[in-house]
Amino acid sequence: MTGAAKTTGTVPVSFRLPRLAAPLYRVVFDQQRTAHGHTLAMWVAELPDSDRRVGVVVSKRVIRDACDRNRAKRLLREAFRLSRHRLKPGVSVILVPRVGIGGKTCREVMRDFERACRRAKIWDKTMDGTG
RNA sequence: AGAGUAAGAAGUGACCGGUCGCUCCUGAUUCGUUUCAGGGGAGGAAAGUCCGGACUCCAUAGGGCAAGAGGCCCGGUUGUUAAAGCCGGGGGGAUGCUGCCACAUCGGCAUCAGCGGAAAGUGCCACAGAAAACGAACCGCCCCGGUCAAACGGCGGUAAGGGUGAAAAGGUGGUGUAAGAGACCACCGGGCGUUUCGCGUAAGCGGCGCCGCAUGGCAAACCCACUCUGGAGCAAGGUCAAAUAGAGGGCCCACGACGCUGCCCGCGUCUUUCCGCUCUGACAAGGGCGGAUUGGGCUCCGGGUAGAUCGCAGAGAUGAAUGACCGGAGCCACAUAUGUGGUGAACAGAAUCCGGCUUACUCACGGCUCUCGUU
RNA sequence: GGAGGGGUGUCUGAGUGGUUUAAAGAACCGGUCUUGAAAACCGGCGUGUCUUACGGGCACCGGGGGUUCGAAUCCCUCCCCCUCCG
Repeated sequence: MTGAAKTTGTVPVSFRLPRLAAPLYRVVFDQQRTAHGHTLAMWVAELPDSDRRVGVVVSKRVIRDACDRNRAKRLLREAFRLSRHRLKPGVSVILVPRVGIGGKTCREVMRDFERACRRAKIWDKTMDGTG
């Protein structure tokens, strides 16, 4: 638990959350490399000219209320921000929340995101020892 | 201090500090969209879109019709051309309970509202009932005719009684009568008038006078009178403005003609020129029709699409910003000097802005009731 | 964000104040016909609740409230669905 807090501190101050450009969404979806957790679904692709970018898609059909949609979107962004340094360089992901994200905390979403990344084999295991 | 209730009254607020992160603004800084510093950053409902306004464009001399909306009076508030809404007070009603033996009705209490007009007109009032509205006769009662007596009959009288209905033509008592009836009388109720009767700012109430007083309900049916309203909406609208196509102006090249020359090249000028058919005509020349050539490049102008930007804000985007973690107040539960655990909220997330209404809903303060203690 | 239209049995759907018998069709069930089926014809057929049952009563037209003697219908409010506007 405290270890997670330390690794958070190692994120560079200049870190910024980049976003995927519009045509890249279709490129990533067409590759069909997916990984599912209880709270999210993830599309993975390795794109040139971009390093570890994220896109978040929240459908009104999955989450009805606008407030819960905002909550889910922010949780996925935060989970990605705090875990970005553990991803393999060069990959980009699109995150889509699932119904199970309702009522979950940030830690639970982060753990679920990590499991999905390991399954997609984009998790950098060389830093496991620090956790 | 404790407990509880209720209107889900009206009202106020949505805790503080630190670290990381996001968005916008300002000022420095940087090759830069980088970096640094400072500052702003969801709600009471942001919702539903039920009303109104600001604002924008369109329309518009003036007036009327149509259509839509509103509803007692006074004051205040937000807002305003004016209304609506909300708050307080008042008036007159409706419904329920209750009191008077009962009825019309009246008194008391509680609740409610969307409170102009039903003799301006039209329409409707199913079923039942004789009758549901330019004042009604089914039964009954009375009278007359008829008969021994009945039955029966009357373009007869009668609204007291029965019966129907949501609603039946003022109520009670008496006089009166063939029987009855506001036909007449007393009381109650009602209608009309009261510009100069009194009280009240007013709605209205009381008094007085007149009327025996037939003329029901529905206007959230059409409607009448009064008051108000032009239409559409930020996806309104303004500005800038690719590419493609088209239109126009200018320039250059090519083509053609003419000239500088006898020819070519070159230069200059003009721009439609050339061919076929046909008409006028001796020819030249001119007119008409058809076809070919009017190819390429550059540039300008107009309109305006994609797009951008403004509109747009002391939050503010257009692939759409408010999050995470730690700690402390606060709250809850358990044992209880204190500690542990949980929670740190419910409803819910701005998209031009503001006000009202409606709906969803948590906690604290405030408000009400009860109990205990102290002064 | 703004503008407009709609909601009636299982389905499609009429009904614009009056026991509306909540029409009609489809679907479903039963019967006639057929060796059997289809088609045709005849009859039945919404849900909930009360009632021992048969028979029947009451309520329900998206939810709630109001106007009226009486509401699917008129009025207010909420919920849901659909269409259009760059």
